Parts: sequence; C-alpha cells; structure tokens
Amino acid sequence: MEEESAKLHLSVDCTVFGFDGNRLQVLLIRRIGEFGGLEFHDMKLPGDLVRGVEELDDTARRVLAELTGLRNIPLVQFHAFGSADRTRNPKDVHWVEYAHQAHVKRIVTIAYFALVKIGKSIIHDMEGTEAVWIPVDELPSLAFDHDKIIAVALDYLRTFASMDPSILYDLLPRKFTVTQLRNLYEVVFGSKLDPANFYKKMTQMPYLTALDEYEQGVSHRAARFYRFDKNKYNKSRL
Amino acid sequence: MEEESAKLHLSVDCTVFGFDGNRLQVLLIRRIGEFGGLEFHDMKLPGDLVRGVEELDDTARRVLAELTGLRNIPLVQFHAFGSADRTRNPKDVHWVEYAHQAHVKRIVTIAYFALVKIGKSIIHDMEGTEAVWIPVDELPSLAFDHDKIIAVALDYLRTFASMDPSILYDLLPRKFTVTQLRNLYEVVFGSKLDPANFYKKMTQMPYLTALDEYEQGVSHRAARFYRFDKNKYNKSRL
DNA sequence: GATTGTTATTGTATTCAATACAATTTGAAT
DNA sequence: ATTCAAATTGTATTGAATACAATAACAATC
Repeated sequence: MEEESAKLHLSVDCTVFGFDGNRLQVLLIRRIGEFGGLEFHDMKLPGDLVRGVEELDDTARRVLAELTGLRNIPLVQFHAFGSADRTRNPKDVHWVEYAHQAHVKRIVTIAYFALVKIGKSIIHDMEGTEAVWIPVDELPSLAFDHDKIIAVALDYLRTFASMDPSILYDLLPRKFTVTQLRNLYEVVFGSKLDPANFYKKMTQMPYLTALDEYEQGVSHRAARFYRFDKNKYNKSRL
Repeated sequence: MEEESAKLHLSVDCTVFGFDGNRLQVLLIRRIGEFGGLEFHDMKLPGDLVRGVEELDDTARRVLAELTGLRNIPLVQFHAFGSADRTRNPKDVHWVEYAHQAHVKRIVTIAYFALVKIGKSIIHDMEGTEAVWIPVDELPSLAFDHDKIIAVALDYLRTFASMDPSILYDLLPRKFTVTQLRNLYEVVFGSKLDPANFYKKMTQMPYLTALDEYEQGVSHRAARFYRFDKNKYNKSRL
C-alpha cells in the first residue's frame, strides 16, 4: 500500500472560458515538439502537479500565470477527477514523468473554473507550448480526460450562471450592446430569447448603465453600448 | 519532490444529512478508546484513505457502508479540501498512521454529499467507533477541518436545493404532512413561509399525491399525509 | 356538552414578472 | 428615395407570488 501511494500524484487543471461575441471558447495549451524522446502535437488544459505544501488554490493561480500569463483571475474549484484510468495513455504519463522526474502511476486532478474577457492578452510562445483559444464546439482530442473536464465545466457554468447571471459579465468586454449580452445568454443556456423582451428587461436593471456611445458601421440601426456596474449590482441584491 | 509526494495521501469524507422533522442533522463517527497509545474521545465525518486504484466514488460508497451501514445512497462529490495544515493536529495524523501503518504528511480529501431519511437504520457499535446523528447547530469540535467541510456541505445543500427542491424529499419519510415539508424548507433556506400559500402551492403539484391517512393524536386539526411521486415529478419537468 | 386553543385548509384580492407580438425607429447600402 | 435588418418602443395577456381574512377540525379544558 505504501508503494501504491508513492505513485499517487495530485495536480490542478484550469478550465478558462471566454466569449468572442458569438461562441464560447476554452483556453488550451498546445504542445508541439519533442520531449524526452517522444513527439507531441496535441492540446491540453493548463495544469500542473501540486508542489510540496502548496495550497490547491495557489497551484491553480500559479499554473494559470505560468502557462497563459493570466493573473488576478478569480478561480473556483469545481470538481475532482480521480479515475485510475486517467493515465491510460502512456504519452500523457511520459509528459509528466519527463517534466517532474518522478514515476507516475495515478494522478488525481482538482479542476478549477474561470471566466475571462477574451480580449485579455495571453502568452503565446513558450518552450514548446502556446496558449490558444478554441471554440468549445470544435474541440480536438485532448490529453488525459480533459474533454470530460471541459464538459463538466460547461455544466458548471450553466448551473452557476442560472443562479447568478452576473458572472456572465466577466465574459463580456467592458462596453457591450444588449444584443451581445443576449447572444451570450443564448449560447450559455442554449435557448432563443425574444429580443424585445430581453431588451426591456435588461435596460430596466439598475446595474446596467447606458453609455453615450453607439455601434459603428453596421448596416442597420446602431445599438447603444452599456456597462455593467458591479457596485450597483451588489446593492441591488440586498 | 519525490519525498514530498510519498507522504501525500488521498482520502474521502462523506457528509450525510438527515432531518428529524425539526432540525437538520449530520451523521458523524464518534471514536472512543485507546488507539496506538493515544486516548480518543471525539467525532469526525465518516471517511478513509483511497486505496490503490479505487475510484473516488467507490471509496465514498465503501466508507459509508463500512462505517455507518448505509448502502445504495446516492453520493455526490462536492469539494476537495487540500490545505496543508489540515494535518495540524498530531492526534488526527496519529489516527491515520495507526490505521494504515504509513507515514502521513499531507492528506487531501474529496468530500461527498448525501441526503437520507433519518429513519434508516445505522450501525451503532463497531470496535471503538459508532455512528450518531448530531444536529448541525450543535456540532462539537471535530477532527481535521471537518467543521469547515460541513459548513461547505450546508452551503451546497442550499444551493442544490434551490435549483432542484425535489432532493428535499430524500430527507423526508415516505409519508409526510405539508407542514413537515414546510418546516424542512424553512430550515434549509432559513426563512419563514406563509402556511396557507405554501399549502396551496404544494398540493397543486402533480407529483404530490394525497393519501387517505391523517395525523393521529394531535390537539388540533389533523393534517393529511402526502407522498412524493418521483415518476410524476420527472415527467412534470419536461 | 359547550368552549377554547391551535393548526389545517379554503377563499379572495392584489401585485408583479414573464411572454407574445405588433409597431416604430434608424443607419447604411442600393 | 427606397429597402433591409436590427434596435427600440408599445400594449395586452397570462400566471405566479404574496397578503391576509375566513372557515374547519381535533383534543383538551371548563
């Protein structure tokens, strides 16, 4: 039993979503090149092993900063993935053993969740890896069980957003139109919404402030820009 | 780094709630006696280390069966607790090392959540431990960070129940009165509800079937018993 | 046996949010 | 000037949530 646990490892993976005005995207790490004698050309979630006495939340922050350059992003733990056959693919095991000089048998990972404005700048070039946005409906095959993790994260996003829709504003740019907001709702919840009713409902909200700016260069009536006011939102929830 | 991870252990703890018609209760393991030279007289959540290649969900089921006798209870993972200072108390470490003959430095635990009808029979006597129901508002001091785990579980219960109140019927006996149901809502959500409105709202529901049985021996008008019909409930959600 | 206290159950009215859908406005392209 | 598409405004209907008064029923007490 001691032998078994000696090969037990703990990692953290971050599932970061963005929204381009049209589709949901996930932030993935592409690895290309030769590592320890094997050729890699695939994608994975940003993640790493937890260090000695490092707190899980700290690992998540570190991983995201190191691999994508994103800092000060609220990260929330949402699920642990511990199936023994996560390490079914020898290539995934090789990758970890190469990076950490450790014999790896089983890796339990704690998955974290975050939402960011897709405009934030991302690190693109590292030694052999780069961070890229990929639409969730066009995912390639991924390392480990990262496809499952993303599926659970999407579910978590829907659940979370249905309880507190204000998190959706983390996905939008600072200035946005009501139509962009509606598109986001439709993408996240997978349903069509009546534009007129949605418009009235939203512009009534005390925490949406209308700006004196309008869309440019659209071949129809230009939409007004709005801004989300977090302070007013928090006050409106008492 | 290898040395560190050799002392990393993974466990599962189960947070099981019950309802006595009046208050929420948690199922705890009381440990009394001398184990490996130390006197114990305290309480903890039912939990254990994960074995070699055991799936997390399986560990949760096993732990619950072994320590409380409960079987076939739906268990849902809700959070991982991994702070390095979970093992701050030497007594807790001693307990694990005594039971598993392993040197323990850090234990990351995956916490599971379950709701059961409090009438279910529980194992009461084991070697040195017994399972007991304790009201959540009268918790004694607990091993590890189990008080925190219970707090997060309570939060999860509220969140979960507000999205899908049907889980609350897992806490009630097969036959219950509308008032018992209302008490449960009030305890879980921490607010008072209008008895008349609550009554109408609930008895309208197609999935609550009125029985031909009434309360006995109460010094006021006897309430009717109802039963929750899971099939009708599922159909009513299309 | 009538009265009282307590909770269950029924009745009624009001307010507010959600939804449907028609009508109007406006910027750019033709 | 006309047309197109989407933004914005208007109006009406429905149904759920809430307040609160009124009635029913059981056991204990007078």
